[in-house]
Amino acid sequence: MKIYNTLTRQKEEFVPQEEGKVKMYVCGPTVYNYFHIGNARPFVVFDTMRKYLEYKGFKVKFVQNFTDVDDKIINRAKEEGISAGEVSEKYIAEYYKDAAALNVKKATVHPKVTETMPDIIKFVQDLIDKGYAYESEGDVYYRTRKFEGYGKLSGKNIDELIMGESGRTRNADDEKKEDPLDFALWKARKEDSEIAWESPWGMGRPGWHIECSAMSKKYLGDTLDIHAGGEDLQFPHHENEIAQSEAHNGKTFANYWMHNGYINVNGVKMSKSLGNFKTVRDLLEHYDGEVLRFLILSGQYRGPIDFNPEILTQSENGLKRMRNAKSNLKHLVATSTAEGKGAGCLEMSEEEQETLKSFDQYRDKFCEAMDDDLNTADAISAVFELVTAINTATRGGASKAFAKAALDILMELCTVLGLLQQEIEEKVEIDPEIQALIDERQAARKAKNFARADEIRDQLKAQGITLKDTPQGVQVIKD
RNA sequence: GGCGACAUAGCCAAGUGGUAAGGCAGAGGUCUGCAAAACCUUUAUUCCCCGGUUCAAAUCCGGGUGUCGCCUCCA
Repeated sequence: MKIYNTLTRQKEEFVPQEEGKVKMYVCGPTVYNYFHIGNARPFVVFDTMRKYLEYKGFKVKFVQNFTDVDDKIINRAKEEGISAGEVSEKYIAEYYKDAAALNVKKATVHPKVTETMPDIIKFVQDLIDKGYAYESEGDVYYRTRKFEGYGKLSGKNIDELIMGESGRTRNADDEKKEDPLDFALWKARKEDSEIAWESPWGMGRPGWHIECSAMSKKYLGDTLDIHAGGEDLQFPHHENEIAQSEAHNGKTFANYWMHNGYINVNGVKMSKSLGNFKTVRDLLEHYDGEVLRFLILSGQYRGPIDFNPEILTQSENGLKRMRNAKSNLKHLVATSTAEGKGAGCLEMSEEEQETLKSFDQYRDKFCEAMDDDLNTADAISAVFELVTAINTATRGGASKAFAKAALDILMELCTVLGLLQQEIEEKVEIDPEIQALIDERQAARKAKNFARADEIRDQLKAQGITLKDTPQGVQVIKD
């Protein structure tokens, strides 16, 4: 598999340190609010990366942190008159809800900053001991210039960072630093009420960047196979992580760096600070989580996505095509019960066996696309081609065995993408009242009493139950 | 000011040297009591513009134009 490595700006063959195993770290959310669709992109994209690697047989240790100590959390706590811990706990719980709706699997480990404090403090102390950091008025700063190669990820020239008209702005803390480029590893507590931990430098809390270095080291060791996140984290966050971790560990921090593109609104980046965002929570009121996932995966992960209502509708309709294929196959599996081979029967005909073999080409195309830097857009097109082939093959009915096999390959690919995971065909037939109506309608149709038949269909439709008359009998779909 | 990304049909979107995938929307047709679903046909002589290299360029090179991003919290 090839991965576009931000560090080298080119696609490289992916080779993990240890054969068959992948250590992957993805920067997680700061939990002070619901996450928006832009935040969701890396969760979905790298969850898909993980699923594909697992599909290929890798054992993936996937770590995604929660930043549960931060100015924004503290501010939020003040606003709501509750503790910082209560704010972060609440939004961690909300994260899991929305992530689940997007079919994002839980990480192997979801470390929290508050639970990694001893490791963070030791990490900072080690950097001081090695001469890469210094204490100043209870803060601790990293000596940016001391780390050779600072800027190698983002392509920044260290001397240009402080120059230029709209370049870096100085801030109040610069007074305490040896150099304006230095960044905080530890921040002294400003008010007694603030959440803080005891440290060799007094009460305080960690800086943002050090957390990821400490958490990734704790769970994945000195060198990661893949480190991923949104492209806005490239600088300074990931650059600083490299500086911290490589100075500390004396080893390469991550072999492959992956960054996803933004979700824009009217061409402008969606962000919390601009206020032009849609939370996943809000979108879920009108759209299924899989629609959002489909939307995110329908383009290559490094490119931008311009978010608007039209692409939501397009995603909804595209996903529906896949779902129809799935439910049609399930219906065939359920209704092909006759002895013998071919349509309506249990076993496959010779022709069906041949057709089934031809489906391998779609799996091949799918894998080829995913192997090429996780080209989910192309992978989805392979699924659509498979869908068309399946629909064509089963137009006049199919054997149970064939329908089952076709369903298996469709689900095999869709599961990697995290799509079609929700069961939309529930066992509504079991409800005797509804079954009675369906039976009555069939009788009415037979008697050519179409008015009554349509009346029943409309009535059930209003209850969220769709009836489709197929050559294999009535297909019942629940919304 | 420095660095970087992107530009393909009405819309979304693949395609990095060999003659424009796939999806949505639209049009026509088949099937159906009607629906639904599905199938077939159809929709870019052309890939932001101008040069160049080549037998051959959306793809490579040079120069423009436009949009956006990072350099400050941000996925």
